[in-house]
Amino acid sequence: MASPHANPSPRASRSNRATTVHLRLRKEIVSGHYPQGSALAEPVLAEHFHTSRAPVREALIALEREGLVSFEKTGRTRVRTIEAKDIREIMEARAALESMAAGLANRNWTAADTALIARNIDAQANVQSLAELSRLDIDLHHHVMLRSGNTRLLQLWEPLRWQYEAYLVEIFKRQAKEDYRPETDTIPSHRKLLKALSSGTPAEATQVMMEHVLFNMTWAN
Amino acid sequence: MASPHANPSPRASRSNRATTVHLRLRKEIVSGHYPQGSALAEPVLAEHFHTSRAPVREALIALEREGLVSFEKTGRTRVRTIEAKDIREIMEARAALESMAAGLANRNWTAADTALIARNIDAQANVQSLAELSRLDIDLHHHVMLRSGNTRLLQLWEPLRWQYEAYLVEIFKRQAKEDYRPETDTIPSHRKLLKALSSGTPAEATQVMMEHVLFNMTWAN
DNA sequence: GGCATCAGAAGTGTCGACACTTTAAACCTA
DNA sequence: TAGGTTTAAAGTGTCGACACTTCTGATGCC
Repeated sequence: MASPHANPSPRASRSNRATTVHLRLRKEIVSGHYPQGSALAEPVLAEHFHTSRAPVREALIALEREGLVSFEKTGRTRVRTIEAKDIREIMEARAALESMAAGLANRNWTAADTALIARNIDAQANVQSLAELSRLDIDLHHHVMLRSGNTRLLQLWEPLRWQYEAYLVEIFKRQAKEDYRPETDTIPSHRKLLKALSSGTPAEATQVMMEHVLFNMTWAN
Repeated sequence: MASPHANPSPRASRSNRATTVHLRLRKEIVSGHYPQGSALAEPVLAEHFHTSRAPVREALIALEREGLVSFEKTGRTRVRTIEAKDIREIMEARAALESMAAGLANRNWTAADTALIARNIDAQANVQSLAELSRLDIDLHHHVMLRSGNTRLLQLWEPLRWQYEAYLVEIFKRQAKEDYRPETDTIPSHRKLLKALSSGTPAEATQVMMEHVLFNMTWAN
């Protein structure tokens, strides 16, 4: 920490420390480290991350736009609470973006993609917890967004992903319902999706993804 | 300007000056005041807005997330260039969000909405320029996003709106093609959309909106 | 003239400081 | 003891400063 104004050296696209704080704080929030609605004070976070308030402020702005944190009229920052009614919004928005992405990904789909997703679905059968299952699920959906080839779809989708993850962690904490049955529903649904992506028409992929996400909404709720 | 650290007084949700700079700078960028790709230096902007660099920095972060500005590896900020290939992405994302929103708005639709949009379409017939026509067009689509009742759809849509507007202003500047024929295409298409929103099924509204936006993509391109 | 070199100007990343606001706690007072 | 009031602590918004990096254009060399 040498001199007070030391070491801005390795210049990465817009602020090193702010990005670090952003990613680390996001991980902490999504993983449920801070209870929903708890206050996030800049000086406290600054000390926690061994930095000054400036990078913390930048990180908070980014997190606010990701929907993980909200600013009050007084300027205070709190971890955003995500309730059942928010999940409806999130899943509708996911359905919109992901169904479009599925149609686009269908055109770019290769055998390598099929193999990757097939492995993912196989892993879902051997899963030990709901948390592990949802991680695989999100990975799968993330891959479809990537393969759509539309960077804006992916960018818009990302905040929804974090909000969804934060919500899942929350309900897993509240009700440790480990009565998961991946084989009864999730896995067949994903197999159907993979088939539409790999060997269906774009319109079919779109349709299957739309139904898949909207069905998950009723489940998550 | 009294003392150096004066007047943070009327506290609005997270920084007054930063919000002001954000909105004003966005307007300037969207209206084509800064050429695409031109550099935005924090000290220069700070002087322009009679403030220090801190609020300017916050505004730039927000604009980056809106896709109007981009940060280089060196930390420099430039007005983002939006080319034809970006428009494909933007319109696909718009189609995804707006078609979903149309289906939802259909359920909430009232006679007041119909009257408002009908007036908008009538105004399109008496328009004097392409710029005026696109303003009405964006207003119309914005209203559908609002009436979807899904705040996240609206939030995700907003950046696309600004990017689209910036693109339109740019091509209007390049080619002053005032050979617009609203009656031949835009207006009938909007009337069909209104009918689906007001008296069709949600699925129909979704479908009509999807086709409407994707058709506009080929036109804008 | 064309091209490398190298000062100086301009710009970014981060820090600590301070005015003012909001929150929390201590302290009365009935 | 409950409720209001005052006071201290904590927090936010903004500023200017400074180390370091990147850009720019003037200079010198071939």
